[in-house]
Amino acid sequence: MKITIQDLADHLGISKGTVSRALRGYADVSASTVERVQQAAKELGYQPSAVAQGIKTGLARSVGLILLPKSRAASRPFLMQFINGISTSIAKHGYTLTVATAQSDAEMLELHRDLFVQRKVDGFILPRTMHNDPRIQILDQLKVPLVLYGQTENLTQYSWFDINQVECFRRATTRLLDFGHRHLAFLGGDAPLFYNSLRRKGVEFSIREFDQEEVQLQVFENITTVADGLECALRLLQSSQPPTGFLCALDLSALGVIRAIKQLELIPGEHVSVIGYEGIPEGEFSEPSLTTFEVDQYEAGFQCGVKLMQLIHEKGAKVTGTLTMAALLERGSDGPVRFNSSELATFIRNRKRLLSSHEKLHRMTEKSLRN
Amino acid sequence: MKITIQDLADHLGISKGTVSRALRGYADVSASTVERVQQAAKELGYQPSAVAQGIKTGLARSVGLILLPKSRAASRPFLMQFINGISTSIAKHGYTLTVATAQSDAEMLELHRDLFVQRKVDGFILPRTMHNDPRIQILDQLKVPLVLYGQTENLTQYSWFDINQVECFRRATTRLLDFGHRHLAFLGGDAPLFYNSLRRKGVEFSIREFDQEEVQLQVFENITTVADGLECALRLLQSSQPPTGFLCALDLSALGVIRAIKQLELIPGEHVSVIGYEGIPEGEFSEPSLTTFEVDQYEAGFQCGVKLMQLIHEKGAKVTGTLTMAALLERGSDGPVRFNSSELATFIRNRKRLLSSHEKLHRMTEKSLRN
DNA sequence: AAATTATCCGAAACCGGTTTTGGTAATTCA
DNA sequence: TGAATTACCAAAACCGGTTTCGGATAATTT
Repeated sequence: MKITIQDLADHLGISKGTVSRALRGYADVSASTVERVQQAAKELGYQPSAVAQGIKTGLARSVGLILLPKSRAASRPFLMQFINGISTSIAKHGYTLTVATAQSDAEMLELHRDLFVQRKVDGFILPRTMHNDPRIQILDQLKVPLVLYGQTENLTQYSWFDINQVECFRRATTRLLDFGHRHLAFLGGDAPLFYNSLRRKGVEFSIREFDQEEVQLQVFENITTVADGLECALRLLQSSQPPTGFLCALDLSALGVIRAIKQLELIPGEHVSVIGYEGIPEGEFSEPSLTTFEVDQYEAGFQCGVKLMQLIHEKGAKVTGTLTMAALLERGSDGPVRFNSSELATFIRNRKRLLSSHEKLHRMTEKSLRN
Repeated sequence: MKITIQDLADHLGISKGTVSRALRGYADVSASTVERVQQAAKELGYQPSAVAQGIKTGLARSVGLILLPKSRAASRPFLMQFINGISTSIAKHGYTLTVATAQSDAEMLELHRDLFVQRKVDGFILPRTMHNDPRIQILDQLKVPLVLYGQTENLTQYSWFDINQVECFRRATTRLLDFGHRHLAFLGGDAPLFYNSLRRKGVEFSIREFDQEEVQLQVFENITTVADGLECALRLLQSSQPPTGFLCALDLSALGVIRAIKQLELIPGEHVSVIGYEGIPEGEFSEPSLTTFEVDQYEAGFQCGVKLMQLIHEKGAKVTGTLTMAALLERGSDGPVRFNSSELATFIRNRKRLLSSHEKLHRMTEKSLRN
């Protein structure tokens, strides 16, 4: 049933060594023989066993991507396109993607080591880089080729790809400042992850460029879900000095903020502005739609794959870092400031007081329409 | 650097065959030797190369999952948990998951064949089964172990796992009928996929059980996105005989229907009922939240993995099929009928006529509140 | 025409494991 | 006590490829 190189050699009446050399493109095989071998291989449907090849070459022709599904909320949206990008770029080299999931941080580290030691993968792509990422420390000892999706400390030693998130958040912040907002809140994401400090840095850069004295900034961390964003924004907006502009490290939390704004009967994009980051599909369907930075996750995966292939195949290949921009999607959740912070606070207080009468009026309207 | 079985044998002063037999648990190795070998393996950090093992055993210790990212909308939400489930169950057998992506149907078929012929995977999990699924036809010839996630024709020949979608949609439909709805619409998903006919069948079963004559059912297909659902529902609701209940094969289209209902200034769950299927996270945050069936994708992946491991490891293992239920999440998007179809049509027409005056009134309300 | 060089291919070693075979020493049985 | 097992392990074959080595033949050069 299964056809081996020996079968092919017997069929052609030549040695298996010659068949192998013909297929691998060695110079010491005549053109006519190469032709015959290729022809026969196609006819008989021969394809060398990757397993058998790997034993001599030492390569598994696979790259690893290990996920921690407990951090589901944050990794879900970006995953599919990222995987697609990796897979597409490494497929050109006959590589496949090995995806494994770990249930804990410790298991994740073990998995990285084991998968490489067992030669199931030739290298790793590490998404969601952390401060002093422990994965890097383990893999470094084993001299495993790796590419970071994201940045971290000692960046000159590794290949990496990332979006210029500092610049994205600098632009987002400057945009709100230009809109006239002076009371801002930054809702950060997972604190241990490196991206978080970068996004925050962008906000702070922008404010420093502008006029530090004039601007009020409140900073929060670990706001990673819609629920987190909702809760945080509700609290802030009902405080005595509510922010009029929200900069959210994650679209999910931005959607929560929008929800909070609406819950207080305010209009997102008019009374309060919100900008997110990532470009998840939900943002497009939110009301109003979410102003955010659209990250090309396919491209990110693709570039990570390319870099890893270089590291694995080109001996003496130098590590490289790449920084690209994400596109700002100017949608409906932000706009010129309408109230300053104090006015907004008053407005919200009055709103609340008048809520019952408003509802009464609304019900009357409803009734009159129905008849 | 890299330690092989020969290194370990030399270190212990025994033959590599004995080391291998000791680690594989053969009976003809003394307990003391087994102990010594295991101890030394742990100390030296020896782990056998999966590649080298594979050449003799013929197994790659990996299962394949090939995705078609162009069908992104439908496959995105379920993916992560599904992968996690597969990965977790096969990890018990030392297996990993090889994920590849194809850009076209043709490429997808090739990939299935090639990955198996090259022995990069020992079997496949096939999600999103189609009518007369071409993947099955190809893999069947090569006698590839495979497990379907979903059903198809000639089901006794393969192992498969699925949710009882017929029953889900029977229940959903009966629920709407019990609520008093008599004009229903079924918005089907991807027509070539097998699930679509199952979900439709469930709707039809329920109606037949009830009283065929009394119920009006409109059926549509290929409504797979929010935009599709929005457009379809807008059209239907503005027709002369609008459905008062929508049964949606996919949560995404159900979210679109909700959007359409709101766009017509109607209240989802009161004026018009909507039930979805799948349990995507967006449904929880929709306003109102979406009544739907929550599919446990982790469990689905886990069971598919278990079945595939059986097929690969237990010689003469019989194929098995498993059908489970999804839980109905009773949320806010459905409820007792308020208007029948004709009344609803009239109501929508009047709404539209009065919309301008309503808006005027609303603006007045706003203004009075602001002052 | 002889010597040299290219061309091409078969044979064999090798990769890192697994599995079979066979032999020796220690036990058990008659 | 001698024969038959049993327990244990070394050696070798094997898996399906790749790569090295060396030899035969053909083509070139001197």
